[in-house]
Formats: sequence, structure tokens, C-alpha cells
Amino acid sequence: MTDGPTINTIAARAGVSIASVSRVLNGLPTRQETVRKVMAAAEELGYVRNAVARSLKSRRTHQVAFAMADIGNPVYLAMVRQIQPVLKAAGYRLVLHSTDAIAADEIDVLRSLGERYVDGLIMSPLRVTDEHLRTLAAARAPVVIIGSVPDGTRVDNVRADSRTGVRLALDHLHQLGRRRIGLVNGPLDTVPGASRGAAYAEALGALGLPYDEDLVEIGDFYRQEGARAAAALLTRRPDVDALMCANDLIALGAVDVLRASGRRVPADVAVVGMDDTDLAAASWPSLTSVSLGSAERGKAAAELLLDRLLNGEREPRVVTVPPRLLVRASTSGREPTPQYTAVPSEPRTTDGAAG
Amino acid sequence: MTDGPTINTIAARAGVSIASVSRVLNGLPTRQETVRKVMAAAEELGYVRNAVARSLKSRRTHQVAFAMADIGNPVYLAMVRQIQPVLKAAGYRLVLHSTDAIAADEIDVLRSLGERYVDGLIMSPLRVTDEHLRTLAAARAPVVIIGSVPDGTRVDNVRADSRTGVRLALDHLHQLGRRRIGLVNGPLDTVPGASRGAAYAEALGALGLPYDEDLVEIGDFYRQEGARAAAALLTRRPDVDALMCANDLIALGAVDVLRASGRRVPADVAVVGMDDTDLAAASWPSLTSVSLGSAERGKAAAELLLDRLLNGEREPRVVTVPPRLLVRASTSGREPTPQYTAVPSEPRTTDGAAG
DNA sequence: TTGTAGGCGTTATCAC
DNA sequence: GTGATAACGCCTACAA
Repeated sequence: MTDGPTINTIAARAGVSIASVSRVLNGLPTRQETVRKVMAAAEELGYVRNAVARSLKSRRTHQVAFAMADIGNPVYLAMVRQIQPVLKAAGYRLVLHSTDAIAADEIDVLRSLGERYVDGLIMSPLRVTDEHLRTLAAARAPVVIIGSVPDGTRVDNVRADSRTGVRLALDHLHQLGRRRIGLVNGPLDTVPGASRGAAYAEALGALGLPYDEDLVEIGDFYRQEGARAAAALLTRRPDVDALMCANDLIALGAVDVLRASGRRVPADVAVVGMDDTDLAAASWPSLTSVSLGSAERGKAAAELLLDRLLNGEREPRVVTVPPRLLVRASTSGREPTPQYTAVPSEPRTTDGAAG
Repeated sequence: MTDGPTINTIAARAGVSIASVSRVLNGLPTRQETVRKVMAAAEELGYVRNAVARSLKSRRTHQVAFAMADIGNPVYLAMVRQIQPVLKAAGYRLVLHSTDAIAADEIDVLRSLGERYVDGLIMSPLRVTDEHLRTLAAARAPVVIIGSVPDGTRVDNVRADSRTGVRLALDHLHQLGRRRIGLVNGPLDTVPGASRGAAYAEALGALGLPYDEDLVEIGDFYRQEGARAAAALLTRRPDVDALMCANDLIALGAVDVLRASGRRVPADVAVVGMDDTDLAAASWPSLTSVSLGSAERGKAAAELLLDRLLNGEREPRVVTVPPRLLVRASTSGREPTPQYTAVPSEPRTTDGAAG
């Protein structure tokens, strides 16, 4: 663990100048003999390039940051899983930030781009405040935002379409003959909560169903909160025959409550979740869920960022990932063939525990 | 997005030398008037320190890397969730590596420490080969290994104890009156597979139960592989009354198969998983699982590393995290109060989708 | 208290 | 081809 060798060390050892060492190491045209000497010296000394010095000179770190609200949330993990390999293939490292959904922290991350420790940033903020937009405009490195920003914002942007997603779910439930479809939503002051609430009302209208506020309950995006909210809704409207849930965790909580109340899923009440996290396929009954394409959004964001790193001056682009309805047992009643999609199909990956 | 200001820019603007600027920015004793001028100039110019130049000089990046086998695996995610906040609190950034369980990639990560883009590394290798050990000994930055290394290896090391873990599970099953306890294991050439297999045999012996190779089936650490292996075992031994599974995914696959074969869980066959991933609590019936303390191991590793970064020359330390049996419905038959442990209890974290 | 100058390890531009 | 030499942005003796 002593101080590593530098090109100076090598130059001395090989009896050449540091310029020659650098040339050899970078594959620039050099006399064979020199190449040999330098390579030999580098080999013997166990030389490794210093990435920091390199970055200072080249103004490139080959690092990209991903800032998410909560590293514990499966949705972001699905994104990380896609982002990581894309960046890795392009020779970039991934730096992770978890902002705990605090706006100030997100702003901080944006500002810290000025430190130049990364070449770019992918960020998935919970809300987009004016301050976000201002800081964004002044950002010192390319940024890709996952989540909607106001039209006209000059930034690469990857969006989900939860409006269509909710519509898909309600159409499905309607086709199954359900007419008293409840909504268990998250807080309305979050972007997803607001948009899903509005989409629910709109979809009901399109189906010719009345909007009944007794059928709507607000909780939070957790299993327990979902359970609580579902229970409240069931008390008010024991005749509900379907529950649209604003995410999978809420849906799992709803299933818990339905089961506890002696109702069968889906025979008595059909349940639809959202986000299609790993838990949807793993639960029993498996959960019908609207995928908002977390994985695709992550991949698209990584690709947008890489593209901009190569081509800094192109126009900002907006990518919208279409939703997809994954019908499983919680609405169809037929449990699909067991198939687990949580882990990639690489052979020989184990669970990493030792002992 | 033009070139950011440097201390030179500020010095010019404030009419002082770069040394004074640096002093002010670092809070060294300076005349009030100078401080004022420098701060004003810095403010106006929107100055942000360049982390790369800083690192070159200070030889510290304030970054730490975490190398895991597979970013898709819940076990590693549990570790990342703990590692991240610990590092963040200490002012370190987290760089993520996913090595796809390829030994050569892991060696690469170890070697790349010479590039000095991080101050230290936490690594959770699948197997520890001689080359790992050699590269480890020559590593140019502090490393913490999660997973067992040979005794005497001079490296900070965090271990699970799957031997005791398997023992806990088998004791539990035995107490429930189960006597024909099968094992659905992963590949024997992985560290976890080997140790869990041995632990199973040992625990049976301690309980006075015979070892019957018909009760043991090898698959891989995935749900589908687990299902296949469980099916094979059931065909051979239809009278099995409990299944010990080498991880949660295998256990979920086993439950699928048991259900498909008309057996009740746990009435006919009790099932125990391992690792206590989020899926264990989320599935139905909820899964009894042996926690090997992934979260604790992650936290311990981060703390060991931080400690060494402060105190480079202390003796290597070995931390062993004790296992814990979490009894749930797949063995006890009583479904516990719905409670979701996948996400932290921070309020107001949403699922991050927008639209 | 402040400024000058050297160095952290590389890359790149010059002459030679 | 090769070797001095000047950046990259910052910190820090040392000198003034």
C-alpha cells in the first residue's frame, strides 16, 4: 500500500521522458524500442493510471450520477438495474445519490454538478419546483430528468404515462364486468398521486361510470397505509367490486385487508396495482399491475445522457414510455405459470451470502 | 453551461491572489475585508469548488465503491440501502459496480483501485479465489470483504453465519414435529451452496435425524430453478413434510410447486427460505426465512471501511453477523399482522413515476 | 495578513 | 521520434 508509481517513476526506470511514457501508454506512434522499454517498466512497477489527474486534464470523469428519491423503493431499483449496464458498457461509472425525497437535497445534487465529479446526471425528482427548474437551467453538466417537467423546459426528459396506464386498468376491470371500482391513491400533492387521481376520474367518465367520492380514498404509497385506506374505503362502500391502487405496495395492503375481511380476490373484489414491481409477480395471488416501464425509463434516460455526452449541443428530447397492463391472478383468477422475473436469467448468480 | 469560474477568476474579480481566495474558502485566518471581497466575488460568479483538482492535491476523492455480484439481487440491495446512508453521513459518495459474478471482473475492480478514483472499496465476491487473495494483498486502497475469506487474510471482513442459520431453521421445523425435512439447495460450487449443504447435514445429525440423499436436491438460486428442484424432490419423496430452501427465491418456487400439487403450506409441507428478502414478507403465505443479516452486514462493512479510512494502520477486523429466524405463515400457519418492511418509514416517499 | 511559486499526475504543444 | 515545458484547478510552504 505504498505510493503507487507515476509516469515519472516509469520514465526514470525506462530511461526516457515522461512525454514518451505518456505516448506509449496512449498508443501514439512511438519507436518499437521505446515502447518495449516503457511497457516493461510499467509492468514491473505495476503501474496504473491515475484517474483523478487524468480527469483534471481531460475534464472528463467517466462518471455519471443517478439521484433517486429513495433507494429503498423498488421502482428506482428497477431503473438502476437498467442504467448501470448501459453506463458500464460505455465506460462510465455510476454514482448513486438518495435524496430522501427532500427537495433541498435534490437542488444540492444539481448544484454539486459544478464540482465536476461527474460528467452528467440522471435525476428522478418527486416534484419539480421552480427552484428545481432554475437550478436545472444553470446546471454545469448535462442532466436527464425522469418524470415530467413543464413543457418547454430545456432538458432531456423521460416520462411515464400514468394517465393511459390508469385507463388500461379501468378498461380491463370494466370488461370483467366490474362497475363499482374504487381508487386507493397516494397523496394528492405528489405528481403521481395527482395524475393518477385525475386519470381515474377521466377513465370513469370515458366508461360512462359515475364518479363517486366514497369510492376514493387517499393514503400513502406504502403497504400499511394502503391497507388502512382500503379498509376505510371498504367500510364506506362494502359493495365495491374492484380496487384500482396507485402502486403495488398499496395493492398488497388492499389484498391483506380484503383477505382479512373474508373477501376473495378476485372473485369478490378484483385488485390492480401499479408499477409492476417484483412484488407483483411474487405475491399470492399474483397481482395484476400497470407497468409504467420503470426499467425502460431507466434505460432510455441512460441512453439519452450518453448521447448528449457525445453530442452536447443537440436539442433537448422528450421520451415517453408507454404503459402496459400485466394481467395476473388478482383480476383474472387464473394463476399464470410460475415464472419469476425479478432476477435476470444469467446463470450462476447466487445470493451472495457466505459462511 | 460555459466554463465555470476557478479561484483565478475569483482572485481577479476580488483583486486578491489565488492564495487568499483559497484561504478564505477554507476558512483560514484572513482579514475581514479580504474575506468579504472574496465571498462576494465567489457568490456573484456562482463559484463551486472543483472536486477533481481538489482530489488530485489532497489524494482523497471522498468516494467509496461497492462491488456486488448482481445488482438485480435483493440481498445486495439490502446492503446498498444500509451502506449508502452511512457513507453519505460521513461525506462520501457511493460508486456502484455490478460484476455479474465474474471473477475476472471482480479482480478488475480490485486492480482499478490503483486508479485512485475511490478512497476505498466494499466487495462481496461470490467465491474467493487465490487470485482474489493475491490482488487483495496488493490493493492500493482499503478494502472490506463481505463474505468469508480464509483465516489469516489481512483484510477487514464481514461474515454471515449460514451454518447457525440452517440450524435455527431445522430446529424450528423439528419442534413443529416435522421429521422428513428436505433441502432444496443451490450449486455446491458456490460458497453459500456448499456451506448450506454441509450445515443441513450437520443440523440433521444434531437432531438425531438420518441424512437421506433423496431428500436433497440441487438447483440454482432462482425461483424457477427452485420450483424445478422442488418438483424433482417431491417426485422422489412425496411424503416430505418440510422444505429447507437455500434462499427465498428457491422457497417461493417451492411454494408454487407445492400449491400446484395440491399440498397446503404449511399444513402438509412447511417451507423455510433464507436471506429474509422483501419478498419473504410480501408473499402469500408469508415466508418463514432465516435472515443472514444482509442489512447489518452492509452497515458493518461501511463502518469498518470508514473507520479504516480514518485509521489506516489498525489490525484487520472480522465481524460476524448472527442469523435470525423470522417465523411467518409458511411454517407457523398464522399469518402475522400485515406489515411491510420493504421501504423505510419515511413519510411522503412516492413511487417516483410521473405523468 | 498576503502573494509567489511549486507540485499533485496527466496530457499535449512545441521545438529539436 | 523524442524531450522539455506548460497547462488542468487547487493547496500550501515560504517569503514578503
